[in-house]
Amino acid sequence: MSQTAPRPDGPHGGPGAVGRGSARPTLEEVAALAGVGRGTVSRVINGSPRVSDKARQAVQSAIAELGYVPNRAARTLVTSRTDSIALVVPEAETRLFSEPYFSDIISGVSAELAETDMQLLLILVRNQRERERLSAYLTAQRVDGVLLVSVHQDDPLPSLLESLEIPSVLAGRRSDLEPLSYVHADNAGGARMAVRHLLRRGCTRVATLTGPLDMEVAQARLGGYRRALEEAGRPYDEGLVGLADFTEDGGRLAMRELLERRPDLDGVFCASDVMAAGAMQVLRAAGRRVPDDVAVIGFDDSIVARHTDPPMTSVRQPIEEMGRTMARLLLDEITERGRARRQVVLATELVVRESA
Amino acid sequence: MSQTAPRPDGPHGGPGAVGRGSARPTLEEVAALAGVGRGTVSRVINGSPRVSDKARQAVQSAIAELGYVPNRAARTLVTSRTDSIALVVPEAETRLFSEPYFSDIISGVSAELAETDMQLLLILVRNQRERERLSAYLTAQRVDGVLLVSVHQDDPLPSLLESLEIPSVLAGRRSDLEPLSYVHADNAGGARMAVRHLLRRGCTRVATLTGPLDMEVAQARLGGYRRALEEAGRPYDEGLVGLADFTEDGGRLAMRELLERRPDLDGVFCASDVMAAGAMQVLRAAGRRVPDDVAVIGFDDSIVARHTDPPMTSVRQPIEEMGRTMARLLLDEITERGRARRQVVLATELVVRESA
DNA sequence: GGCCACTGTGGGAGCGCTCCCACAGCGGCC
DNA sequence: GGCCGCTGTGGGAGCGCTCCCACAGTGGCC
Repeated sequence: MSQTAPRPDGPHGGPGAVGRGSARPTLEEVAALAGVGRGTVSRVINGSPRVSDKARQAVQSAIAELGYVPNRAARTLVTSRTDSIALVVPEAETRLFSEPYFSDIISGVSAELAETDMQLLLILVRNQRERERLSAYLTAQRVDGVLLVSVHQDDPLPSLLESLEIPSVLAGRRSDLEPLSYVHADNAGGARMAVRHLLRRGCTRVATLTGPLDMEVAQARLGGYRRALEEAGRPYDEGLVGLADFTEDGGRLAMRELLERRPDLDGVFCASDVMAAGAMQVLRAAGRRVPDDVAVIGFDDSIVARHTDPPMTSVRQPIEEMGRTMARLLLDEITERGRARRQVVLATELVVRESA
Repeated sequence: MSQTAPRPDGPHGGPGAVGRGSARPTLEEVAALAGVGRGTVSRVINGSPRVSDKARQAVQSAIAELGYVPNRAARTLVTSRTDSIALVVPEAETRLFSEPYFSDIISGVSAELAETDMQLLLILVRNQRERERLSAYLTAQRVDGVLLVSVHQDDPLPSLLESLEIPSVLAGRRSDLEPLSYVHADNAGGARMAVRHLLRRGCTRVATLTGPLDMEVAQARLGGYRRALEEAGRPYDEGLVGLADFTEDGGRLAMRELLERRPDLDGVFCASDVMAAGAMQVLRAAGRRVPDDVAVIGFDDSIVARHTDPPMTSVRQPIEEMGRTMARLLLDEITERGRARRQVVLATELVVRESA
C-alpha cells in the first residue's frame, strides 16, 4: 500500500489506462491543491457556512480537478453516522404482497433517497435465526434508520426498534395506537368506498372476504365494509363475512363456504385482488355470472385485477407514494432526532372496471 | 460534488448523547478482558489459524461476554473492503419485468448472502443523471461487487463495470459473446419447448410475439421458436412473427396485426405472459376461442398466467435460483479476483395449463 | 553448543475523516 | 489606547480497526 508516490496523472490519465488501482485522492490532497487546511475542505464538503467565498471556490475547483469523493468509512468511523438506512422485509410478507407492491415501495423509497447521499440497504428476514441476526445488527448501530414493511400485530421487530430508539418508519401499523412513525393507506376509506359502490349498484346482500385479522390492514378493511353497511342502514351480518388470509387459495375456500351459507349473496368485497380472483373462479364454477349475478371488488389494483375475466374493479392504494413518504419521514426523524413521531394516511381510490 | 445538505457543524451531541445502549465495546476492550493483545483478538475474529487454542478460547468468551461486534467502518477504512455488494436495477426494467421477477431475484440474492456478512445495497437508476452518479459511486470503489439486472445491448453500465474491473455479474447477457459473468435462463430452450408443445398439439400455423429485439432474451426466444419449427420441418415464415416489446399493449397491437395478416393462424407463442394476456383478449374479441381455435403460450409463468381465462400455459424460469446463483458467482469473483468469468444457464420448464 | 525455522504474540503505525481548540485578523465599543 | 466579540482558519487528536514488524519461545538439525 505504498501510496507515497505523488500521482502525476490526475483524472486526465491516459484514455486507455483506466483508473485501475489509482489511489483515490484524499481530503488532504484536496487541501494541498487548494492551498488551504484540512479543516476548511471538510467545512466546504459539509456545507458549513463559516467559509469565505474565496476558500470555498478554491476548494471546489480542487475537488473537481481531482475528482475527489469523500471516503465514507472514514467519515462513519468518526461521526458514527452511517448514512445508510435499511429496508427490512420479513420474507413471509413478500409472498403476500399484491405483486407490484414490493417493487413499488422500493421504487418510491429509492426515488426519495436519490437526492440524498443515503444508501439503501435491503434486508430480508426469513426465519428466527435471521431475525436474531438482525437484532444484533441493529443493536450494533449499523444504520441510521429503518423502514419496516410489516404489519402483524405480534411482530417483535417494531418493539425492538422502539426500545433501541432507532429512527424508524413502518409501512402500515400494528394498531391505531401505533407509537412508531408510520405511513399507510386509507384502508377503511377504500373499503367503504368499494362497498358503497356495490350498494349503489343495487346489491342488497354484500359479503366480504377478509385478510388475517391479526393485521391491522385486514381489520381496517373489514371496518370500512361494516361502516358502509351501517351508513346505508343495512345490518352487519356475520354470516356474510368470510374469514380468509389474503391469498388466492384462502379466497377460494372462503368464497365456497360463503356461497353455501348465503347462496343469495349478490356482491362481494374482497380485501385483496388475489382473493377476489379466486372468488371469481369459484363463482363462475358455481354458475354465477360476474357481475350480473354477483358483483366483485378487489383491493390493491394489482396487475391481477387487470387480467381477470371480467377485469376487476379494485381499490387502488398509492404504493410508490407510500414508499416516498416513508423515506421522507425517516430522513426527518434522523436529522431532528427526538421529534414527535409522525403518522401519515394516504388516500385510496376506486378503480372501476367490469366486475362491479 | 458537495450535494450534501448543509450540516451545521455545531451541535453534535458529543459522546453520551446518542450512546444509547452504552458505547459499543471495542476490540481493545476485548483484548484487555481476554488478557491478550489487539493483534490476537483481530486474528481470532478473522479466522487466522495462527492462534493458540487457549488464546482463541479466551478471546471468544470475552467477545461473548461483552457482546462485541466489530466496527465495520474501521475495518473498511483500513482494508478498503466494504463487505457490501450493490444490486443495480435500471428502473425502466422494473416496469418490464414479469411481476414477481424483481422480488424473486432479490429473494434469491438475499438468501445466498444471508450466511455471509455481506450487505446488500439496492440502487435503482432512473435517468441519465442518476446513471452518472452511479458511475461516480462505483468509481469511488464503494462496493466490493455489483449485480446488474439489465439486458439491453446498448446499456453502457456493463462496459463501465468491465473497465473499472469491479467484480460483477449480470442477469441475462448482452450477446452470446458477453465477457462479463452472467446468469440467465435457457430462453431458447424454453421457447423451443413451447413451440414443440403447440406443434405436437396439432397446430400447423404457429405465430410468435417477440420482445424488443435489442435484448438478447427476446432474440433467444425468437431463436427457439425458429429452431422448433425447423426441427419439425416447417418453414420459418416471417409473416407469422409479430414484433412487440414484452408489454401488454404491445402484445395486443401485434396480435391484431398478425390476425389481419394471417387470419388462419392456430397457435401463438408469446415471449412474455403479459403479451400473451393481451393477445388472448384480442383473440377473444375477434371471436376466436382459446385454445380451441388458437392455442396460446406465454413466457415467465408469472402471476398473470394463473389468472387469465383460460389459465395460461407458460414457460417458467427459475428466477429465485437465478438470484442465488448470481450472488454465489459474485462472491466467488470477489474472493478469487482475476479468475475467469463464469456464465451459468439455468433450465426452463413448461407449465401446462389450459390455453395450450 | 550454535544455528535455523517456525509458531504465537504484542503493539506501533496509520487508514481518511471530523471535531474542536487555538489563534489571527478585523472591526466596533468603551 | 485597551478590550471585546466575531469570522475564518490551520492542524492536532483520535475514531476502531488491520497490517506488519519485532521478538520470545520451542524444537530440530548440524
